[in-house]
Amino acid sequence: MKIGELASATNVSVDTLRYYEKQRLLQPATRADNGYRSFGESHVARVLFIRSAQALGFSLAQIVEIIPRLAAGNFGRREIEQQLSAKLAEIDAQIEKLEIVRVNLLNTFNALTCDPGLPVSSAAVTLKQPGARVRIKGLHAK
Amino acid sequence: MKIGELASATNVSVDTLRYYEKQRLLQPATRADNGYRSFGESHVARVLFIRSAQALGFSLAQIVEIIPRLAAGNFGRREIEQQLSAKLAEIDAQIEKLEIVRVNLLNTFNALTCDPGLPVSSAAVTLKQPGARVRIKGLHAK
DNA sequence: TTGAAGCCTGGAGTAGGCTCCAGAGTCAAA
DNA sequence: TTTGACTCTGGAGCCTACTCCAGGCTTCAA
Repeated sequence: MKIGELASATNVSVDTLRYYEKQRLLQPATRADNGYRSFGESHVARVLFIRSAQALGFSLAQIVEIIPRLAAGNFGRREIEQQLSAKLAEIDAQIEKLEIVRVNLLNTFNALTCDPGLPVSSAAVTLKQPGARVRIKGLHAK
Repeated sequence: MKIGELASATNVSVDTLRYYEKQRLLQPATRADNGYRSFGESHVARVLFIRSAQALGFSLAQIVEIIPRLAAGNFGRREIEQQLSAKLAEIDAQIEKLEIVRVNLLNTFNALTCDPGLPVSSAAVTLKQPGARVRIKGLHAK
């Protein structure tokens, strides 16, 4: 099938498919005499897998690394499980961060509505920190 | 104080401070004869406010809009409250999305570990879509 | 035959928040 | 006087995942 058909079959734009090929997520398809790419069913599966993995929070760079392991079948399953649980931990960390933001937001909001005399700036300044690290370039260093 | 001192006082890099000025988050400081920027205590407060607002999930573009309202004191408080609760809704939406990802990840993982014969690709393909409601940890007071 | 639709390539642009660089001037201590 | 830390400006680069464009070729239906 041609790239437009693959696009329809997977609900992924033609531009994006070409982008995936450039990023080595998609094997370069064989070419017809006219230079058009020619895809098969395996490409549909591959594209759907990419989208699924994205939906699971994996970046394209990570997916590029996962794919050859997939191709190896059962071999590499343990690594894939590891990747999944690592990603799970990542997601959990993100959620936790957002929960902190949420609490801070609520506190700021409450401080504001409960005490109409409070300057807004001071209401916002005292926040829970998620272990903030800030790098200052070259200052007093050396 | 010079820009390096403001950087130390706020734990924000010199480059970032100059960037903030360029973005109009920071009033352009007065200049000494040598062309060096000169900042006061109000600039420390402003930078801390910017960082707090960022920690609450506001983008710099949003903060730029908030600042003049702040300067107006109580005037605009209602808008600021609106901004805060809008942001709260946004954060909640983000959390919900991540929790869907989390559930999908868990399901994929479980499918994989419970059925070692299952091809990895098929384990990943059936996912909850972002319309679905998932309740975890009972965190959302809606 | 004509025109629209689809395909090709290479490359630029987008958002957000910095981060780094070159090249040059300034300042304070040794 | 020299050294090194600090400051200045303008501009480029980074990251991710696309998206769009120009300019040109191919295919297909009317």
